[in-house]
Amino acid sequence: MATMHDVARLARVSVSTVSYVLTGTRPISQATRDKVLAAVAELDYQPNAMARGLASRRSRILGLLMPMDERGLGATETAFVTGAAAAASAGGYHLVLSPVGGGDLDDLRRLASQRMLDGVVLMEVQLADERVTVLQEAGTPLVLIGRTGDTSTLSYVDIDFEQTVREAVAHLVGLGHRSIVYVNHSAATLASGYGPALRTRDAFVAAMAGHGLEPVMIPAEDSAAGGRAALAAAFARAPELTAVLAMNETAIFGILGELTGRGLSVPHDVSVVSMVTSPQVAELATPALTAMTSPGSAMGRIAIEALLRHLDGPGDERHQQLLPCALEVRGSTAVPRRPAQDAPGRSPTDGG
Amino acid sequence: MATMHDVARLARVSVSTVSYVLTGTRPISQATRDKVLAAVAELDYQPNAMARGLASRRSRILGLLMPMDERGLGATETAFVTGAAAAASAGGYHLVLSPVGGGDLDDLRRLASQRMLDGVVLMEVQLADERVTVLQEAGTPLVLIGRTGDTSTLSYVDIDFEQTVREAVAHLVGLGHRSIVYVNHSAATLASGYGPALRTRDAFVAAMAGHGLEPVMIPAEDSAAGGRAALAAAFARAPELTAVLAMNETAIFGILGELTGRGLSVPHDVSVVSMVTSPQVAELATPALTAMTSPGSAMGRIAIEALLRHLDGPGDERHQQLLPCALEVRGSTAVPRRPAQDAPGRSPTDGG
DNA sequence: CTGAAAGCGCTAACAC
DNA sequence: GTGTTAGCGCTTTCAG
Repeated sequence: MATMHDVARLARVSVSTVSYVLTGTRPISQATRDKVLAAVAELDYQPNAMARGLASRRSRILGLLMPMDERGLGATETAFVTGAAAAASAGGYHLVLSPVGGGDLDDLRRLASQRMLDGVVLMEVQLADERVTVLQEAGTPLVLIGRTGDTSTLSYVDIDFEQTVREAVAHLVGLGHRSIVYVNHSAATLASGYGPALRTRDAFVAAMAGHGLEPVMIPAEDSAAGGRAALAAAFARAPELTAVLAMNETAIFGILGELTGRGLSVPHDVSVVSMVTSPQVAELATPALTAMTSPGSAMGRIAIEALLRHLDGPGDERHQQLLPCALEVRGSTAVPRRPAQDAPGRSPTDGG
Repeated sequence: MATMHDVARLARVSVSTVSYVLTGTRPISQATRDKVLAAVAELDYQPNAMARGLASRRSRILGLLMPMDERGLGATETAFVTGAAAAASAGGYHLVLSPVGGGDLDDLRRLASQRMLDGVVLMEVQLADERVTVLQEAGTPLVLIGRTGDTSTLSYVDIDFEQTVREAVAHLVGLGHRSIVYVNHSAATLASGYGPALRTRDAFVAAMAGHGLEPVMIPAEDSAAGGRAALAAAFARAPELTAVLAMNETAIFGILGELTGRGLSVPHDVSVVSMVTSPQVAELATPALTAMTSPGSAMGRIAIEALLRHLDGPGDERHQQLLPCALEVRGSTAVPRRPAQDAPGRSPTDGG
């Protein structure tokens, strides 16, 4: 394994000159630059990451802290990771994915204190997230995916849940649906302060109110069984429902299963829209799901770019940005077959 | 940020003593050890990873190279990652997940040459995998998940596809199924030399032959549509089929959808077994799928432990191990309703 | 525009 | 059982 010394000797220059050519931190004449690069190529020289990191106090490693629960990483998160990795690579950084679960806060503290990470992107941020505290104490530059309760001081990228819900509701209302049920995450998740669940809940209430409609909301466990139970609850609460808006990517399969089990057809009896969903998952269902597609890879890229700006710049500027999901209409939404139920017996389709 | 120097001064010992206490590389009296540890605690000292790495020529970082394609990480892979991370952590190593796709071989070469990784676990190994070559050239210790074509020289952990298929077939045959169709990955995937697809194919032929049955095999694209198409093809080839064994976790939802679409009930008309599947995915379907559950977290742990042994030991010993998937019976398999078709009109259930 | 040399914070001989 | 010290391979002053 060639060192910088070898390169310097071969090029007949000093080690510092080699270093300056490689890092570009000071002007070098074209002639010596060529000599050095030729030597680098000849020896197939690769700078030693540890030595570079020690001397420069920069590891050129960025951490992406993602929750690795039993559920696995959905296509949405994967797109996110891919976008982030590409952006990091473009900036000359490595991106390491750290599967730190909720429990190992000490592990995170160690990682941060060991100066192994120049900066960190935090996924699945809770409204009150201890990881943020730990990292701030360690002085690690930070960008969030999602938002904590107090959004004022930190940089973040998040989904624009308000607009996303508004669009989804508008799509359904535009098709003629009047009784729309919102299936959220579980009550426990809501109670734990999971931002997306809370924000979409509020947004749904607001969006429905904007159309003069009654918002019906049902929590669901993150499982197919949870989805089935939620749908049963939904029919109990709103027998006339013609559309389901589901925030719960896991429960959606249970919802579809239960619908089929009741002899109801999707989309003709009941339309279904899945929130914050990747095309891959949407295509898994039969029929393919109309969904609000999350801006996965864009979010990853933007988060990393913001982080890199923090590392270079003075660090006092924050980057705060919201991105909406895009409506992609597939086979699970249609004009309701049953007449609108808010005025039973008098709906237009009833008179034809 | 305290350095080892600070600790040494506070404890009134030399830096090397601090180092030896921390690394345990040479005996230290209980008294000085206590002094040192007290100082470490008081200063909240954390060794600098870069400095340690440079001096010891060991980063204490292990890489887990996983393919990040559009599909995302299934629960199976996630379990794997979790098991690996736990094992690495237990050994005092960090585990970084590197989402190097198939394309960025240069990226991989750079990673390896920069001495940032002490060793690497490779997921989703192809029968001919260039990454193996690159890493071997860089002299990076290596453990594979899966096997290359030539299994002789490398350490690997893989699923015992032969036994897994045998068990799955035995389960179905035991229930009374005689016409079983195997839905594999796509023809393109098979042609590309994807080990699991090839090995399970051969194992299926062998297992069916062992029962005196005819193996019918259908390729399927990795999508719900692919699953639907495959099922249609299966009925065209074997109209009497009563069971489907599916290797394709993505297509399985299409298979179920098409079955339902044809008015066939699972499991009474057609039984379905999903191969190498996580409980989470199996529970997503309605009914929940009888599946061969992959030994995800065990494989991750075993792979890392083998890698750690390589790092410490002389390095000439290989670890080669196969783990079978476990049959978990859920709601998608049952005794066939239709009589066995290999002897039409003369089957036992027919005569009753 | 280039070189010499002093570290970065730690490990691991080498002394005693 | 403990201390001294020479590096690990690079970056970055400080000189010129």
